[in-house]
Amino acid sequence: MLQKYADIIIDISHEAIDRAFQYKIPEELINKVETGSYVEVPFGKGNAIRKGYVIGISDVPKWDEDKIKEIKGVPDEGIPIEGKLIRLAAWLKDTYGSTMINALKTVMPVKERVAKKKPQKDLSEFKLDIEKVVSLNSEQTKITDEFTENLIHGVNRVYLLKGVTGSGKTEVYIETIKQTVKQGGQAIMLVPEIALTYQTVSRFKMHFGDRVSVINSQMSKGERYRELMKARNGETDVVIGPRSALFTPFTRLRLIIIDEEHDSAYKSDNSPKYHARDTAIERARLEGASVILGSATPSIESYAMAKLGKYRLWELKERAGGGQLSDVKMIDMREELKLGNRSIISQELYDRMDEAFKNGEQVMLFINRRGYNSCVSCRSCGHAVKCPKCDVALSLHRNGFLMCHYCGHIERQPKKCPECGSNLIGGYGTGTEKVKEAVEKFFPNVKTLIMDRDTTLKKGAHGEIITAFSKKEADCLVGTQMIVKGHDFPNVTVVGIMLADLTLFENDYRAAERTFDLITQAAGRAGRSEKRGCTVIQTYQPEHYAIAAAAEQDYEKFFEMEMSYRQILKYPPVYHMMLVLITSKDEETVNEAAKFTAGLLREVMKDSDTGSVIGPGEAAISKINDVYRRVVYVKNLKYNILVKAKEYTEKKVQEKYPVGDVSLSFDFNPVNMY
DNA sequence: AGCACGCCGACT
DNA sequence: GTCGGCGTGCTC
Repeated sequence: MLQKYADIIIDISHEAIDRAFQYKIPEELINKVETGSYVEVPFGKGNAIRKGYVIGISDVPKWDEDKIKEIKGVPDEGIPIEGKLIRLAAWLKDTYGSTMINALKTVMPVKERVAKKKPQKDLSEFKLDIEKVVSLNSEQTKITDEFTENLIHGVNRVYLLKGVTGSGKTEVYIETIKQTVKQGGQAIMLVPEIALTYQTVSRFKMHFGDRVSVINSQMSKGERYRELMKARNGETDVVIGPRSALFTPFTRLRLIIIDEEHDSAYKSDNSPKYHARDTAIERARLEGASVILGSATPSIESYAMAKLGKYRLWELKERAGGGQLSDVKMIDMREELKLGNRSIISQELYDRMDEAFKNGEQVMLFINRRGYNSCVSCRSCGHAVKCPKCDVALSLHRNGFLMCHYCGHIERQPKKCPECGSNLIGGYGTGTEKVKEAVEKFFPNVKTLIMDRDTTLKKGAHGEIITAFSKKEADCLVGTQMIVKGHDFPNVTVVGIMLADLTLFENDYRAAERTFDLITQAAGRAGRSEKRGCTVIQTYQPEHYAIAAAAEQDYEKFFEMEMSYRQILKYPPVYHMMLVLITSKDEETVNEAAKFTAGLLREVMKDSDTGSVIGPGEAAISKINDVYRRVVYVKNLKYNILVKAKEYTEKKVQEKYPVGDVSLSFDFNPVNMY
């Protein structure tokens, strides 16, 4: 019988011990020890018996044979939760091609020095709305009844809850969680960080009291660990938090909710580059739990799964509070120009705003500034001031300095164009500020607030702006993406989308989807109470299917168009896609390595006639901090073919290029192009 | 983290 | 002479 060895992570949460130790598996335990097993091993000088988790099994001793100790036993306490999380880590490693240690680090709660107790933020200082007596309407009741029925019978499913803004998804979340808790289960609810507002938190606190814990990214590791231990010890039933809260070590997990499931924040940007949606489904499978994905504009991926019958589709078509969907007007800005209106506010939008202000109502103006950052350029020769180390334009900051967002390079704003010497050089002006100026010009008595990356840099600024606007300290709120997410302002009756097509210019196959989502979400901000709202969409491309469908508030139509486009161009979810990023400090090396990588990939993929290899090409930002970046895209119908291609390519490239010279990184079904 | 080893001062 | 202080370093 061949001697087997197990790689074991000892159950001591300390950096220095956070690595695998190899132990012999005695013959009598060979059937009981597997990846994820919880085992007892002698550890350290005194051979004290400690518990640990098996993370892998091999035939090869990595150490002096007789220095390897034996596993002492497998306690039959069953696999504790951490064992399941290790399996989830193993799945992360296999699915996203990361190292095991990185996968484990994302999954396992890491204990750090116990944090000094920070005074808990007191929720009572925020006025809690007296919750309307929770009574579900018939649509909501049908859904929650079906959930409860399945829950009681142990039927676990993935549900896609599609409901327009204001249709009462939150009530469904609360009710399904209540039922889950009633059955002795526990629930995790993921929200995009930005949507973790006091409004949401206070509603959950009201229903679940101190049995709910909230995790956010501003918490210290110690605070987070304490919350996670409370969850493991059964002191809480519900955890609300961002992506990472998915790994809360509940032992009776029965439900995972992902709110705003289409949000790209659910994709991790460091290794393992996992998607919380797919990872939640895998965790639910391991634990015997259900998943509810909620959105007004489901991701193309999820809706396609629902259409295939793999996810159960639930729809909420009515607005729960009785409010109506806003009246949507689309304005062709080319026509405005022909009519002699050169301002960024169309006649229609002006009229609507004027009426709203006269009635004492509020207005939200949304400008999508992505890719349009406040750069400095020369109006004479067109030269834009770039970072000397990165291939990006420098951003203008308020203090008059130019800064690079990728490497932190700072320089003074030039008085003259470094190319042509012209003094007609200056900031493009940020989108939001231009809009504010225009509003103030037309409506001198109106108070306007700006909410964008610049005005929310300071901690807490985000909440302050929201609070000020909801207290009607301002009449008009101008902002970027962040204003469209989840805030409920009942007095807003007019929403203007200043330049709906800006997101379409992104070099990304998801550009149309993102545009549709943003317009739909922005439109959902108007008229959330009894007053009927109005949304004005200003665009230069009214005929584009994403904009046209959004104006008609027709998700189905958009989905059909988008799916056929993804089919033709072999994009997800029809095909799977793997992105390979090749980086090096030397431009020649990076080009050569990228060519070599693409060659390897073409070679592995040649037997598979269902996909394609694209590249190599320059990354959208071809240099960051003096490191050159090249990309190769690989598409295939089968996900695991891509994973195999990754393993092969990685190995071959590592053999050819010494570590440090060239580095490769892989991203499966990326949400952002590189 | 936790345990042993180790090289110093106070004690039976 | 030796008991024990905790400083240092390692753990398959």
